[in-house]
Amino acid sequence: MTGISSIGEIARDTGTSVQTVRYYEARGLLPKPPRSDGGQRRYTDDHRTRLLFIRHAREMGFSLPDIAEMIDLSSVSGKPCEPVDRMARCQLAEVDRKIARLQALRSALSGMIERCDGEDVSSCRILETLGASSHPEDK
Amino acid sequence: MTGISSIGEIARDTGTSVQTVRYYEARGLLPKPPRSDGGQRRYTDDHRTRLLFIRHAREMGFSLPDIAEMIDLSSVSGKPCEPVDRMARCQLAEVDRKIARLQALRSALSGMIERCDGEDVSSCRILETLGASSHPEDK
DNA sequence: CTTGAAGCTACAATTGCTATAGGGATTAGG
DNA sequence: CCTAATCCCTATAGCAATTGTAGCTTCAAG
Repeated sequence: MTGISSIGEIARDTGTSVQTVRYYEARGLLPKPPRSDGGQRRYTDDHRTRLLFIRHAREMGFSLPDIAEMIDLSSVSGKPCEPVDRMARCQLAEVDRKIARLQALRSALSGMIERCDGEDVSSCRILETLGASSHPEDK
Repeated sequence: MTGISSIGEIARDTGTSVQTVRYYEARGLLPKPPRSDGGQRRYTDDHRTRLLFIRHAREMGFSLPDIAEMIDLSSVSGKPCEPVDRMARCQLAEVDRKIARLQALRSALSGMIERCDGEDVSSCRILETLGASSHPEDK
């Protein structure tokens, strides 16, 4: 198994779309693979490994520039992984901020919904809350 | 206070950028305001009210098309607010999904970080985790 | 009347893809 | 060997919701 594969195969194997694989190549995240006589991309296991790395990092929410930097850092061994650690912590902090914002949002939303009595729009608490400090009734 | 204001003024008042105000107008969310002799936009309190509504709804995470629909629904009174309620519940469910995804992400990230000993990249647990099922040491 | 801030339009860039058009390559079957 | 189905190719445009740019005009204060 594995070995040489077409773009459709590594895409399927890694849960990526074909266009996205080409997009990563264009962005310089995935090295340009050799081509068949007819000009089609032929991928090796190294490419698959790299692509999996990218996908996992994307699932962790890292941006493509961050991923590029991690790949770059990891390519020369012997360097300290402190920059990688810093990026991961930064990402964690970002995730924490997003969670906090969403939780505040969630409670505001559910409060709004609870107060809505389902009558008509002129008395809708949701619309009223969104309008805040102003009266929706004047046009 | 309030009354007639320039685009910069309502932008400042509502925590919006000037470009964004013009963008909402182009998208049809904000009605076209009258212009000064020189062609500059002159806003009334009605515009401010509308713009605040849009900003609050955006803070709640509603999309611009959703907001357009809510404005549309609320403009004719006497209609039931059930569609608004449905949109809000849908948005709440979406927020819940996002929170769940971010919490899973958070624990994966912090697990990764905890295992990292800060040595060099060749032994970095973060890079290893992202690479998963493959060995980063071969180039 | 001059100056500097603010406004105008139109268009490009952002992020990470996805979709489309208009072709060529590959492969399995007959 | 021929054909049909499926894949692949490049190039380009689109998405959401802004933000940024360039080059010009208008406004308000002194």
